[in-house]
Amino acid sequence: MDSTWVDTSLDLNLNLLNHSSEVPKREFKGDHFAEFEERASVKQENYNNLRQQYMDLMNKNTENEVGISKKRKAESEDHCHTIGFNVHATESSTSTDEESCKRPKDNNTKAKVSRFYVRASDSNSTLIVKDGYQWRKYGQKVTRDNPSPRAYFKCSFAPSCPVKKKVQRSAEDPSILVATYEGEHNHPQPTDSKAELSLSPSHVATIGNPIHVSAASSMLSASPTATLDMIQPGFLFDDAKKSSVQQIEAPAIHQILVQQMASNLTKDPNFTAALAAAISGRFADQARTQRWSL
DNA sequence: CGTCTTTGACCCGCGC
DNA sequence: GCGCGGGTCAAAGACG
Repeated sequence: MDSTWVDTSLDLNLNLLNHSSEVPKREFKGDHFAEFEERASVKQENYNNLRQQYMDLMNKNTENEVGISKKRKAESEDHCHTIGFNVHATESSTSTDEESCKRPKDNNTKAKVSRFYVRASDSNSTLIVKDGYQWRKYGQKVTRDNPSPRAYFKCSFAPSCPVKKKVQRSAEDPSILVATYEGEHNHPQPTDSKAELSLSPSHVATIGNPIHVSAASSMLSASPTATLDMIQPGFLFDDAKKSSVQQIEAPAIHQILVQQMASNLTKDPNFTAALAAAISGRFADQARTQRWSL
């Protein structure tokens, strides 16, 4: 699928209102809240439309992919799943097929393969993607189709936990890390998720931004990405949602959702205008009340 | 001293 | 059979 860079700048976070409704609603009264709700519903509708388009694209793409590659391991697509709006990833699938599903000897493990996009700053040269699990790096290699090295990680609970992770900067956009997970964790997150989810500056910056449904932008760190996946039921392929990162704890998810929502709200000029009007209106009311009480 | 990272060597599958 | 390229191993060094 080489046609589509679906950059809609869709603000998916507004969908969060369905899930953590108690946060913003109390902040508004009367018309402002009605206006806010109306705006949210419009965006929700946009989101639904876009989601439909996305699913169509993905369907088309899978049809195309069937006949694409006579390259290696063509048989392996069956259990390969690409997660996270990566129209881009499927676009480049002809050149990156080899990285997604490995040797046939690995096939007997039926490891699920998931791919995440993580925005990282250019200055951050490390290939570390914090996702709440502990990883042990066991190799690094420069691949032919990408000048940046690819790092190989095993779950530190190995060999009891068979999960592997590969991290490489995107060839198209070095600010994006592509993390490919193979397998599922058979243990809970070993670390305090709050600590892990206090993300690096690059992650924070990513969380603060609207989530673009596009190849270029795709996603947060693996953990927040999974978070979003889970709160948008049906948005991704169902079996893909069974990926390992589903084990992230709910309180941390909630925290991130709240942060994202707050961030997106503050970046919406309409919202800030409405908020300013509400505040100034309240000040005016207070002033009036004080005048009358004197 | 134990753990983790680095990195060159090696293994193995695939295409020619 | 050979070469290429991705994936893994394991020794050595770094670090706390």
